[in-house]
Amino acid sequence: MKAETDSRTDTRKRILDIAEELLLTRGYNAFSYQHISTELGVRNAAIHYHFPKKNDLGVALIQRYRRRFQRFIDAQAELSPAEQLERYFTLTDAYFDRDQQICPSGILTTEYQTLPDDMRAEANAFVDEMRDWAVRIAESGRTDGSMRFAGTPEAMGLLMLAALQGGLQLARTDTTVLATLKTQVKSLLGLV
Amino acid sequence: MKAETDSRTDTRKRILDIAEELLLTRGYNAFSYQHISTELGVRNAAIHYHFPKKNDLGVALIQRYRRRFQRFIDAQAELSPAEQLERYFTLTDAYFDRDQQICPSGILTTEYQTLPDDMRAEANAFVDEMRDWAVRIAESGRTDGSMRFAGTPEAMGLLMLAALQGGLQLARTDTTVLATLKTQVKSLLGLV
DNA sequence: TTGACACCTTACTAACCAGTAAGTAAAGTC
DNA sequence: GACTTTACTTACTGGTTAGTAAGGTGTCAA
Repeated sequence: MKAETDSRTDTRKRILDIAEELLLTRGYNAFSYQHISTELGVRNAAIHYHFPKKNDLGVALIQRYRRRFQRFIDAQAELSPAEQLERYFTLTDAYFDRDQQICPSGILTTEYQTLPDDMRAEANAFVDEMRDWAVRIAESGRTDGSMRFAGTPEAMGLLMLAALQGGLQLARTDTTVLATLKTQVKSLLGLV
Repeated sequence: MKAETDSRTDTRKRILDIAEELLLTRGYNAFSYQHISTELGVRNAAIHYHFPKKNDLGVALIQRYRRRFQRFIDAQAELSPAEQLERYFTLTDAYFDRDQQICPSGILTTEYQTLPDDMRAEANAFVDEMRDWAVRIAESGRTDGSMRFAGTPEAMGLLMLAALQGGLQLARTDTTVLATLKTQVKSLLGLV
């Protein structure tokens, strides 16, 4: 039964994996079903069988991403704010180390104007969730006294999100960017 | 002679203007020569006459941008660091108000992996110039005592650049983002 | 007045794109 | 053993892409 489920969803999952890699390196407009099918060793129409339209694939990608991010948050609910932030930095590094990928929210908001409506809606929800999470770190860090910073937690959380999103992009032109940004964010939070 | 120069460069300039609008709203991969030619009321090949390859147009766009940014910097060399920062905020707002455009460095670094080599080189130079400028503001602000912040001016300048780049993108999902970010950056610089 | 040049046009190519229709082989179901 | 479903394949369509070749027209200088 397990093997049955595996084989039933295997191709679909591999399509999503390859599409995700392509999305985070090349962007939504710069990858095609051909890229996926050749990489996967199947014909073009096989991809259309699993995801009839390209935006079906796009929406599925973001939804999977949102679920994964939710699990990422839940898994560290017990950690201190500083440790949660550190985990987020580790996640950010992992993106970059994997073929200089960038944050999904960065891709989606940059290509926003060209995305179909259903993908925009998913993108909005995803950005909201990431932002809420960043704000919660700043909030709880200030509450427990481990973080000290100027401005409101809402603004500080948003700034951290925006800086890391931009930072991952800028890191493609200079690999030292991320390390500098991480240190600076910690400085601004009074963590160093 | 002035009219002669005008007519000689008019179409070329209009192509660049339309292409710039398209680049900053849709991205490099999501606009075509067709978009430009229909907007301009000419045939496709007319664009190829002025810019034989698409990357010729791309390179010209970034080079024009670099020159403009240099003039922007030079024009306010005499202003205080805080006023220079304010001008940059104004510039950022102007992008967003114009069809929710985003920062050129945001487009170029997001699509970086799909750009031809000559465009990448120009993008690198452009990012360096923007970064240097942001760092100089932080440096001179600390030196003259008008700004007080944690960390080095290099890191603080980079953080401001990254945050505003990411912020312009995020603003597409929530129009209040930019105002919040501007306030927060000023808070972090001790300007409020 | 002639020739050169700038600035376009028409007409085209080859490649790629998303998407569809119809067929097929294998596996599971009744 | 017949039927259905799953997961593909082949073969195709219509549209878009960057890019080219060749021709036309007006301007300007000698």
